Amino acid sequence: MTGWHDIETEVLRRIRTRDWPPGSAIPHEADLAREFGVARATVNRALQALAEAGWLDRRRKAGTRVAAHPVRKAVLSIPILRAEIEGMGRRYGYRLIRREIRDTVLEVAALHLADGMPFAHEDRRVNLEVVPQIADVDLSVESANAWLVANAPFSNGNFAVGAENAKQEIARLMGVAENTALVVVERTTWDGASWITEVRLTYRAGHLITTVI
Amino acid sequence: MTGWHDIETEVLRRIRTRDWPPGSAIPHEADLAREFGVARATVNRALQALAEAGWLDRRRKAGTRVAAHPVRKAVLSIPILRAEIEGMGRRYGYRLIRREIRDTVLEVAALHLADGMPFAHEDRRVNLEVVPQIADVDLSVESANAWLVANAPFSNGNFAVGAENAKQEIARLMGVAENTALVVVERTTWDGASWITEVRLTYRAGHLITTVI
DNA sequence: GTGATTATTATGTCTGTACATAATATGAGT
DNA sequence: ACTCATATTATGTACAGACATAATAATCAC
Repeated sequence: MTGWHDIETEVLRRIRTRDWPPGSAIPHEADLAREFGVARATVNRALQALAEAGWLDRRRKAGTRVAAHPVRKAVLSIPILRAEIEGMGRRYGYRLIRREIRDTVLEVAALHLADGMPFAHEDRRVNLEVVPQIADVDLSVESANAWLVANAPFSNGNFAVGAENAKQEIARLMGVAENTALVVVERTTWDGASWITEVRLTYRAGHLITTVI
Repeated sequence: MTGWHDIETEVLRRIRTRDWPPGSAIPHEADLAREFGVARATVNRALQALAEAGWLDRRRKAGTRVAAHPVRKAVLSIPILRAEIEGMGRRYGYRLIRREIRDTVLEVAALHLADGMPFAHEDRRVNLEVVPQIADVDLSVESANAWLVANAPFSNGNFAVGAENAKQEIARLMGVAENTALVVVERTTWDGASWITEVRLTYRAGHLITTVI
């Protein structure tokens, strides 16, 4: 009846109700284990989960405290275009706008469509020194993203979210007025020391990302 | 020498190198435990972490598969204004713009400053039926956010990121041209069935949020 | 064949014990 | 007081064994 998820929930409740206010120390694992009538490992699992989510700060010997700034991390769902569009029950579409090879870089511009309407604009660069095979792929059929996901190994990446005024060309493609504020997501992917691809996704949506904390 | 973090790293490496491509099934826990020479619980801990991060999909009896869309979730650092600004080594400042009580709602507008320059604009509503005490707080000294973090219990919340063209008043306060694209973060906090506060934070920054995946 | 029942399997989780590790507290010696 | 070594403590993690649970596969009855 008492699993570690239950303990996680109960501890989170105490944090949220301010029974254990931000900055305060909470009882140590052995005490909580006694209180809940479980093994210490069970309490440990719950507290680790809360620490990873940013609710708790834990240090050996020093003990566990409620984080001073309660929500510092949240699990964010990054919209993957096709999955996001189909998840809304709409038909996904893809249109290649431009494909060009300059030096050892493949440059691609494309539109992602929802029910035939522009949903996001993609501006991508791919490093042909790392994935030369993509030069032979027909990108009007398969999106560069889909091909890379299925074929390109990578070691790490990062992303950033920002806002930008719609420039003339993008405004035309996206079907919005020039200078409209758009959400921009930039992602870069690496394999070891060399970059694989850089993407700029420009969304028409007013609200891009939501999550429950 | 072989802890669950090591196993997590190794499994992630195999996913990233496409030894285990997206959509494919990976060996079950008992096999991996044998391969790595550890107990099944250790493998389990590693795979659970990867599943929580969105790299793996796990189902009882069906087994574990590499997620088809590799990065669906990421841990996001939600910028807490004061912490973010001071973390950049800049001086944090706060200026109350407007404070008004309408019916049972406290409305607050404020500016958050970095080294004296406008950094973010805050537009907030607080439910006085839930936290009436905030009506007596001098919000020109302590920000509503700081007071609520320290004093208001809550049960859950959500947030959304979007973009918006700067309207006249905000453009003036933030020191940007009208219609400049700004990043907007909206957050709502609840305690059970009643909302506590709604915030709209408007950032001048081109890039608001970054994380490593 | 088809539908309902039963077996099997992989993950989910708990327990108790044990030891590792990091950080703090204590105390000895100067 | 100050420094350095030592003890203490809370978290981190491992292990083996056990049982729970969910989903699939196999089997049986009709």
